[in-house]
Amino acid sequence: MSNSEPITEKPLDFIRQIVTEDLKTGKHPTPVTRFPPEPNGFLHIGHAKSICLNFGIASEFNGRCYLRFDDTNPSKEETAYVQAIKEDVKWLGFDWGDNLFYSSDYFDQLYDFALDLIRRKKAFVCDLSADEMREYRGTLTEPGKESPHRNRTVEENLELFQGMKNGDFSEGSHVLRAKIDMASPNLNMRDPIIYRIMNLHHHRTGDKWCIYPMYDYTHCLSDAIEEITHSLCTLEFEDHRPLYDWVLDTLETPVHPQQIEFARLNLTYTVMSKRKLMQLVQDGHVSDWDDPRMLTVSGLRRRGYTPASIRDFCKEIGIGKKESWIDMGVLENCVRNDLNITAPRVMGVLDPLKVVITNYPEGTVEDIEAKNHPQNPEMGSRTLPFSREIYIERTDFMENAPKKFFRLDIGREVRLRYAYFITCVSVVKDEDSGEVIELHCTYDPETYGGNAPDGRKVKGTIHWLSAEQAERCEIRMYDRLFKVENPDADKDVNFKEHLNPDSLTSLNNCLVEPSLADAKPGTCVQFERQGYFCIDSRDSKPGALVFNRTVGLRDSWAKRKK
RNA sequence: UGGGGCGUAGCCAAGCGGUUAAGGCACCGGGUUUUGAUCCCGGUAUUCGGAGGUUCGAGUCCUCCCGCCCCAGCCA
Repeated sequence: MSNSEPITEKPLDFIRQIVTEDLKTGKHPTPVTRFPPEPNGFLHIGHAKSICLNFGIASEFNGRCYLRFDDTNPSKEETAYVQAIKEDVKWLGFDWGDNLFYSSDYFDQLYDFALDLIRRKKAFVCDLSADEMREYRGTLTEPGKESPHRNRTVEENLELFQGMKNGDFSEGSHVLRAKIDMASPNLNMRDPIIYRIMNLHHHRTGDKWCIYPMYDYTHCLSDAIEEITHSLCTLEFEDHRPLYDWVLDTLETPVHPQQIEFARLNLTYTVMSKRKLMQLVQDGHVSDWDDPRMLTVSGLRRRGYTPASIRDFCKEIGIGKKESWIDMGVLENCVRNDLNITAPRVMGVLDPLKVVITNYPEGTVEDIEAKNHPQNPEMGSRTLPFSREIYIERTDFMENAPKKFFRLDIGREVRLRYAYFITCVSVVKDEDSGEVIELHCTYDPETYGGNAPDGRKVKGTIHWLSAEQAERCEIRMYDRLFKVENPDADKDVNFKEHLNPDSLTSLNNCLVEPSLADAKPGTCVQFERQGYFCIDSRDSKPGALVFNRTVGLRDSWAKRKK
């Protein structure tokens, strides 16, 4: 096959194009990237996009990707978050090897660089208050004014900065500022603050410091110290790039990494910012950061999403500079695709309706063989008990059903998956409410295994569970957290006004097959004809199983009914 | 009214001056099916925010216009 077309691969995004070019021209022998979260909260699906990008590039181009905690603000950071973030990155399938770093690792070097900046007359200690600073900064359209302290001598600055470091001054009384240009149209260049006084305990450096460097100053230097080649961040940092470059151009550093910005992820029917996710937790709208409705990595994990499905999603949505809104359906599609291949099939009844098979012998239990995955024989089979009394899904019966309803009605015949054909003969109703409480059916013994020797066909195949042996359980059904695509769209309406009151429905009378009784938390299965479910890792216990519905199967019947 | 970005289908997204504008999701048909699932086949932009211009040739280059996003933390 000499003329065969190459297999079409996903085209390279603009960042990978830059990396490819830099490797080709020999600018770098190999790429070095980093994922730099601040340990002040849990990772969400937006972080996953960045993780897949940074670690993805490293592995695709034979480079390295470091995990760096950007911990320059002790007021918000905690060790617990560090641990959770490490777990999440690992769970997503990425490995930083020995390359675990903290911005706080560089506090000494950063301080020395600051001294250097002062000596080069490129930084000064400023005594302006926060309010004064704001006034002096100017506005978007008007230039700022220079600080009265801008022209202090090197010696004076050195002395004051050391005083800041030594704890001689109170919080807010002094800051160290870069001396750039108060008239710059880019506000970030108007003598930005690079060190502030904070009398706070740091989760790693303890009480060693009472001054802490700001992001803009720290990030570029950390990148340079680690000899990062491509420093990838989100679009809102575009305006910070001139400052990033200014610091590295002004100081002598081993390398000058290239900052490249890409669009952050927006998903419909959810919110993404840590601040808002935090509010949902604090106000009790969700149980915790790992509530299965949360788009946090831990929430997705608990919900039953697989690492592969999240990686696939990140690959699918691509990397660009356009602010985009990805439909939730794309994420859901990615789990379905993965779970369709990997999840064993089992029977689960969400809303049980009893069926008595009147011509089936009492006291008999027979074994029915069921495939664990019809498309993959290697996954083997299991045995299901079958008996006179079974449960089926309530929605699989309808009185006076329309012709297109392929399930049960009086006089209609369906197949019980892997078992027998049954025909509904009569209905038992509650005398007061009129509610259907039981079905009486007959079965055809000739149809064992699900085929009729006479060749007759049935339109519908339904799932079922033997009444005696079925395992009772709780199933939690989830819907999108918000009722509208973009809960943040309207500035006058708080996003919480758009919460979906029905985002969680707990079903307490569900049944699953006995084979699941000993399954481990986190186990993902497909309940045939229903969807994908996983055993909850927090609340499920032997004898009191709790399942989370990860996502439903596509349902063209439900769609038709609308 | 300053600066920095971005506009290709309902949602993403390829396209890098030269055949009929990739692909995915969604949607609509049809086939297979012991899951109304999966799978398979087919359909869906005479047109790239708009208007001019350059060119034999423009989604790609130029000009102007329009729309959207980000920036005035001692947060990251």
